[in-house]
Amino acid sequence: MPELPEVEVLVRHLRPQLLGRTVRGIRVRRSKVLSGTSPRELRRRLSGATFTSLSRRGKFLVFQLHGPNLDEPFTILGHLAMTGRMYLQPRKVRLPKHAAVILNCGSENFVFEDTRYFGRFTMDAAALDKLGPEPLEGAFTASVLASAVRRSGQAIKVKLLDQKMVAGLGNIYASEALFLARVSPWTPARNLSEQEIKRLWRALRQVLRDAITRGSTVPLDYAGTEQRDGLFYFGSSDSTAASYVERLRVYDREGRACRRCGRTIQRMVQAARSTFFCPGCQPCKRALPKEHRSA
DNA sequence: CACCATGTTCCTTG
DNA sequence: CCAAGGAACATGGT
Repeated sequence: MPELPEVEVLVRHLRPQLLGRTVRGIRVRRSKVLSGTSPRELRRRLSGATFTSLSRRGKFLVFQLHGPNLDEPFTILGHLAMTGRMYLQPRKVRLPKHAAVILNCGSENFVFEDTRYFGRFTMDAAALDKLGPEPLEGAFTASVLASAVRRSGQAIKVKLLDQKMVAGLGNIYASEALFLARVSPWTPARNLSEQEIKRLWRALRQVLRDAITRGSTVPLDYAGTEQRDGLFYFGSSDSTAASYVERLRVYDREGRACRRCGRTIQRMVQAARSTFFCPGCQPCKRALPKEHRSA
């Protein structure tokens, strides 16, 4: 489910429910989702601890807590990877099949479930130091993007997935942003013109902001395991999800007509990941004017 | 059975 | 050290 916008929407949704709550018990059903910590350490730190803040950095959820005596504040990071979800549900509601970690928060359980178990809970806050700038913050200017881009010959699509370059983009919004910016996914990063960098900078921010706005208008209902929130399932069949899909301009639209120019959207593979693009709107500007030989 | 999947990390090869 | 490509992780959908 998660790229930056989805994590942002989730954080805003969870924050008021979680702050001030105290953890009364913890169950780790799949210790593989813990990294840099053990079930025992997690239990020791979390038992009796209270949530004091929740924020987002890149695709990480940043939970701050403090122990029972207002002492030793500490941080836990959550990452949802491909299929992770986090929500509160009444304790009497049955836990989902792939619940990985459950925090007893009194009348409710805070559930971290992940069908593929690629997601993580970690106590190693240093993971955040490896991230590049937050694309929606003021410090991320077009010239910051320009200098990041100049140092690489990698295809720009691949570079956008590099969390050290900009934090929070994933496979969907990387394709979407390049389409909006009318930049070919194959352009070597350092070959982007000033204009293209500027367009890409604006497109990145627009695409992410848009998705957050749209996401936050969708009612989230995590109350029961059988109920879906309808927000992050662009491939599913319910109408909420369908309307979400329609917002995507190129992602998962192979073979369909470009909404802008009518050409057929293409899918190709870069770095073992699908890239979607419109050959009309994002032409590959390869060779500069080849000299014509007069012979 | 085949292939695909919103992410990250590790490994090899050059 | 960097870049590129691939596999791995584990499960489910089509």
